[in-house]
Amino acid sequence: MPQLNGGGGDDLGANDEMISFKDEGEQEEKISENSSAERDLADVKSSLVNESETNQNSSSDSEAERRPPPRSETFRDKTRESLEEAAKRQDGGLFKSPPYPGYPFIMIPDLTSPYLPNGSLSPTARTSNKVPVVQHPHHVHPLTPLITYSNEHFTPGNPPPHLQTDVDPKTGIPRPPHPPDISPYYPLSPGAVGQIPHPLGWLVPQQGQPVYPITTGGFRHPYPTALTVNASMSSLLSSRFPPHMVPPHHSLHATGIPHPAIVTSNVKQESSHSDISLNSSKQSDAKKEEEKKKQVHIKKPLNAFMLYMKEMRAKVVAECTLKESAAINQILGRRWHALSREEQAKYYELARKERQLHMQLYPGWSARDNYAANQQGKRKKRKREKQQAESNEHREYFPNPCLSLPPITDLSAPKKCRARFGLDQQNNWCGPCRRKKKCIRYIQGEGSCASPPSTDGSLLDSPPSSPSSVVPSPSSKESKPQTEQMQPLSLTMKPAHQPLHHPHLLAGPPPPSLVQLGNSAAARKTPGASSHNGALEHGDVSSSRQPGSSVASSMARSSASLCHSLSLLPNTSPQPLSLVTKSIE
DNA sequence: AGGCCTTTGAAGGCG
DNA sequence: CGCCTTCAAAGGCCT
Repeated sequence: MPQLNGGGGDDLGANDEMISFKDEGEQEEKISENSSAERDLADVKSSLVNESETNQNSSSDSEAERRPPPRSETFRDKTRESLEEAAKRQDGGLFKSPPYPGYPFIMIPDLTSPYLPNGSLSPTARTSNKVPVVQHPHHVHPLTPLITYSNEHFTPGNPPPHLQTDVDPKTGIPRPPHPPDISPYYPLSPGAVGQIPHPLGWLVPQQGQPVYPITTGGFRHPYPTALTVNASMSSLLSSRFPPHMVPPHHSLHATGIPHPAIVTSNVKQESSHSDISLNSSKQSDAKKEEEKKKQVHIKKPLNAFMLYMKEMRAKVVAECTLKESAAINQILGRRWHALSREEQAKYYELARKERQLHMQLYPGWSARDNYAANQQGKRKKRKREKQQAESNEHREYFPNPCLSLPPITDLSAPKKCRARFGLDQQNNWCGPCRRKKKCIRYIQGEGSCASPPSTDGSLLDSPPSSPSSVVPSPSSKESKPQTEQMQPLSLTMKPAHQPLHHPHLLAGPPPPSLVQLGNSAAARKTPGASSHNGALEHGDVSSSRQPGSSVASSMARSSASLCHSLSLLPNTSPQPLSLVTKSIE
């Protein structure tokens, strides 16, 4: 790859991307050069990792509110600045200010919000997916969609099983199942966790809708044991499920709010049933439930990016009028990289908490469970293996700088110890992290995350947004506060990276994302076809999974969306379309 | 009807 | 222990 060795700054742009597992060896070589940049990213993420549970107690709210990012611009390269600016303009202010003061720690659902009940607030609400919902007329937190954890659970069309009775069969309007006295918060357990208002939306009973449908059956592990159910929920469950399927009262969460992650394959069907059907065929239902309970699986907690996507998708849809998730995700992916680290930190932290909560709710759960379940049910098969291989090849062989796009996917952001200490300090990593396994420190969550003795500053301090709140474990972040200031910030390595690697692009090349977008839609249609030229292939580079060629029809489609998307993309130049068309042709 | 696409991040399995 | 794979969300598109 023609990479300009512009020095540290240059690499900065790509650091996070370069961290991909695959290239780790190389990375290490470059670490010295890139260490600063990598640290930036790592920093952001590390801050999240570092956050100890103490955080939970801290009033992050206030912190979040005053999240004025006094980030040091000095660390950014100009490219990045321009990108961000463009992003801001394009975003329509997405990045300007946190629309959600107090987020992410306080997520008090606006029970009065008309949006919550039907999930219309959710950008992706299927029932109204055509309507670009924008936002928070009622001060609803933009992340509110996140709160739903899964739209599925909140859309009238497919409420969680346990909500059946909560949905008016006729109107489809969900009715708050939980008594008003129930705390909006989701005290996980009598323990420390329960004391913390969970930042995750799904913890909060929105409109009384439990986000995590409790499907009592089907768990390989008694996940629900972590939950406690209130009387109403208990009765609800009892009514819906045979006694044996209903978790012991004590086992349910006090709020009775099931974790949204629990999903049954028949959610929609159940929603259609409603309580009415319950009366007629409880036994038959029970049998069905039993059968289906096997299909139930607990979803993985959303990672930072997923949370971000959930939040921003609606905006992107509204702005771009794009509906294809693939295209939207591309935009979001780029935006994600364009986010300031403070902003990303929010999501990382949110994701971290979500994972924590998830772990607490489902102690025995493992992502592997879903995998296995899918394997059995042959839920779906992915072709990534092949695609990845192809994409890799393309990277190698189609390095056309002019058309090449900045590799988006290649970066694997540092995680856990990796994020905290960076590759150059693997000695400080916990064993599992060294093996790219689950971070022990992180899992332990608490002070165990204490930052290593290293003073290199690899660990960046917490995002300004929540310095105090975010810094749960003094040891972790505080240990290396200086780093942040000393290290160049490069969360958005990609934008910076791209120009650096391909200077000529600066002149006005189509933003990679543009090309990607154009190709992506089209490419899909002719997955088998190989790109006509390196440009296309290279576009794939950014998204390793994108096939190269495109069809005219698809092009037309994609072009429309592309036009919209262009405005969103940073460094957008007026010419991207030509490139797209070119590739297509 | 179901899978694919697309993104990043997390995690587990395999060699 | 590095690499690979899958899954998480989402909605239009394709077979």
